Amino acid sequence: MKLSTRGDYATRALLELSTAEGPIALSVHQLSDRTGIPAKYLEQIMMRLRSAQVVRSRRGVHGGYELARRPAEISVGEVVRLMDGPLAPSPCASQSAHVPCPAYRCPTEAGCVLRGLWTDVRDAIADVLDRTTFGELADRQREAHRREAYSI
Amino acid sequence: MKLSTRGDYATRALLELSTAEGPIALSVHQLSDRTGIPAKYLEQIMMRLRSAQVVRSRRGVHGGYELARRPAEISVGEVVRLMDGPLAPSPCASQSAHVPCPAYRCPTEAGCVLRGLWTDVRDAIADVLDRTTFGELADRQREAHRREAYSI
DNA sequence: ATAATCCCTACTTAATCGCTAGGTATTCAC
DNA sequence: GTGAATACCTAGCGATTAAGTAGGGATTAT
Repeated sequence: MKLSTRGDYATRALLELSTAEGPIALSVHQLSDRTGIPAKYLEQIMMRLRSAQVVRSRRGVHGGYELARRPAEISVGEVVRLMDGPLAPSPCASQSAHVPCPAYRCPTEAGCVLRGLWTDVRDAIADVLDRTTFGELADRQREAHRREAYSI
Repeated sequence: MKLSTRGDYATRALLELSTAEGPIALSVHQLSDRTGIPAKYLEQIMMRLRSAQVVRSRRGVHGGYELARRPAEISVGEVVRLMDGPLAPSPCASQSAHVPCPAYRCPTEAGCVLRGLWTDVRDAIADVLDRTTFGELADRQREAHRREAYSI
């Protein structure tokens, strides 16, 4: 049930954008420096996020990427699905890309107990990821930094 | 967050064994016929399940595989981990195979908000899969068949 | 002896992952 | 208007993994 590095990197980069100050866009170079993600690879990831309208870009000398919406309006689930495809362990349990089981695998689609199980797993994952936004994560991170600063 | 076909096949085969009648072992050939799983591939999967002591085997003419424990004592989580590795999306969130994040990815291991999130996901998945046993699945399947028979 | 079975290892083919390379187009500063 | 910094785009590449296939050896009931 692994997350790819693409999914991992995308969430890291977006969290970075979510905690960045001011309206200035961050370049791939800057994002790469701050996160340690290989720049050219990150570039491709950012392009994908852009075509999904999660971020928007500005070209040229002071160009870069910024969030296309407020952090609270971008869920982790959306991003993970963009990078890694459906959350469900099996296509037959996917909401976003449902594929009915071939007959021999799931004799009765409705009564297939495995499908029911994978659906439960999908729902459990979606419950966490769709309800967590980058606004929430940014808040948690700021909170963690504050605690660290005061060394509580 | 896909399950491999190995994981899928293993659960199907074990469910078949869990609902099988009597103390007779089922051969790979029979299991393959009933589930549609390629026989030689299934053979390898059964060998893995055997070395993990989930099933046990008998060789020779009336040989085959049977569960090594009662269905209620085999959880889906155990089987999925055997076939697909840890349930956690990220190694840093795994219980069974924890790997600390390299410094640049998770500056403060404890306060890394992404690690916290992946841990929540892992827990959600484990909650479903570790609490569901093949005994439970077998019951659900019998129930479904019963309903079908009486066409409710 | 024979046939059915499990046991084991090796191979294969295709896809995917995790990048790297290298060009084009755009924008800003000077 | 030139140069540097950036985003945009496509191609390729090496390693790994997935999903099997192949084939032979060991064991057991008949």
